[in-house]
Amino acid sequence: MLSQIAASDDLVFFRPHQFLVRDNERPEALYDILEGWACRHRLLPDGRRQITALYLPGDLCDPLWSLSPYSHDAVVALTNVRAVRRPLNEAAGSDRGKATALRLVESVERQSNWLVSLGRKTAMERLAQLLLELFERMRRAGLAYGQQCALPLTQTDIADATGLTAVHVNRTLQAMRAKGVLDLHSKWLRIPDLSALRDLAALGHQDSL
Amino acid sequence: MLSQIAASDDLVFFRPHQFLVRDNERPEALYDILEGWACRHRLLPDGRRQITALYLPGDLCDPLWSLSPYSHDAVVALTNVRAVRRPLNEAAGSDRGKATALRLVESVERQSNWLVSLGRKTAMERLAQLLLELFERMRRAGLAYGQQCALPLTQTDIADATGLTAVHVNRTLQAMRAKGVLDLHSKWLRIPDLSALRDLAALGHQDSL
DNA sequence: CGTGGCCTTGAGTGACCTCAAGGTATGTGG
DNA sequence: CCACATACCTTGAGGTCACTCAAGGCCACG
Repeated sequence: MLSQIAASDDLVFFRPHQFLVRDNERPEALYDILEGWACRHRLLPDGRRQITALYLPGDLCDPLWSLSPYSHDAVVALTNVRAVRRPLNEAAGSDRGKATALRLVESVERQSNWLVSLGRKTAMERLAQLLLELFERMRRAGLAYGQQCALPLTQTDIADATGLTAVHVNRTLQAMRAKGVLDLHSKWLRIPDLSALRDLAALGHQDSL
Repeated sequence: MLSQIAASDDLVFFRPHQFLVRDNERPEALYDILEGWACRHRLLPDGRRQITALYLPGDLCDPLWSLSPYSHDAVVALTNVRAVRRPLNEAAGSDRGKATALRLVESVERQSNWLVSLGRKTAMERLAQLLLELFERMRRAGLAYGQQCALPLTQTDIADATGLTAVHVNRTLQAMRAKGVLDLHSKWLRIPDLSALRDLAALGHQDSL
């Protein structure tokens, strides 16, 4: 089929640390992530780094570009990434446009959750919330196995997403492991007690992740 | 004109602490803020509060509702608010729909800035960034006078927006006043040295606020 | 086998928090 | 015009969570 051929022509690959987009640039396309993880982040002049979004398999990078094809932040592959390029200008009324709008809503709501986390939660609550969110997303993508899933982030990445230092992430993860709510080891996440982890995350009124 | 009459029929008022929308509810309309300030926030079970957005005169509350008429967070008036109700379902292709899309992009980008602020900046940097952002927005709304503008937030509100405590906001504002970069007093903001304030905010690659 | 990335651990520090009291401003009712 | 209440701001003393700096261990990879 023609559309199949076109799709495979638009298949692209990225290596870890390779940019999907640099900061203050127009992205070339929307990327449908088929495999691998990427993140959007910003660097401060003195080297401090904040990750502002994570892209997992099944995610669209980035829904906002459908409204304004410009990125203030850089987007970088964290692992090997396989993706499909999609045109920036989708008809707003089309089925595809509507689907993109829904993804945009999701990603904005996730950003709000992160704001609450960074502004008002303790280190353990932030980690519980983040890992819970990522686990749920992996599950929805069909990539969780029971209470486990892959989690190919370094502790430094986790620190930059949660606004902590890598050292403190390390110690806090150990404490959570000692409590028996969570085990993150060599890029693999295990959640023995999901409801205990939910309690730890101090979710508030946030119904879904 | 008919449209004028319809517009004034849809004029609404809110008092301080009055809800424009409660959490996990469908808002009744989009609100075009004519006068006054409001905020979107979330409460954690133990009372911690994080403000996730501020709405100023000229702002639309909230652009995201045009894509999904549902609010996870509550929106509350901080002062007396005068606003115009606008229908939730705008045609995506219409001029008004396009304008709303642009406002949505702006508000999402501001959220990213806040993420960086909450995740990686010191108390003084966060305050510098927030007050700078609010000043620029007031200026764009035509509500700044030279280097001054109204700023009807309590120190507690500022604390809940920046992820600090009210006590620490108080002390940090005093320190900034002592440095001569900023003077916030009885709901009035004065910025003697704008470029010094910009430096303090550690903006990074963020070109606009 | 060396090298670089990542994880782990320890010791010391500091930015920000908590608790508590007092001060100031504004509005309300008598 | 005064008494009172309420909300907000200010200051002090003490505590703690998370940070910084530094060193060592464990890989995977060339």
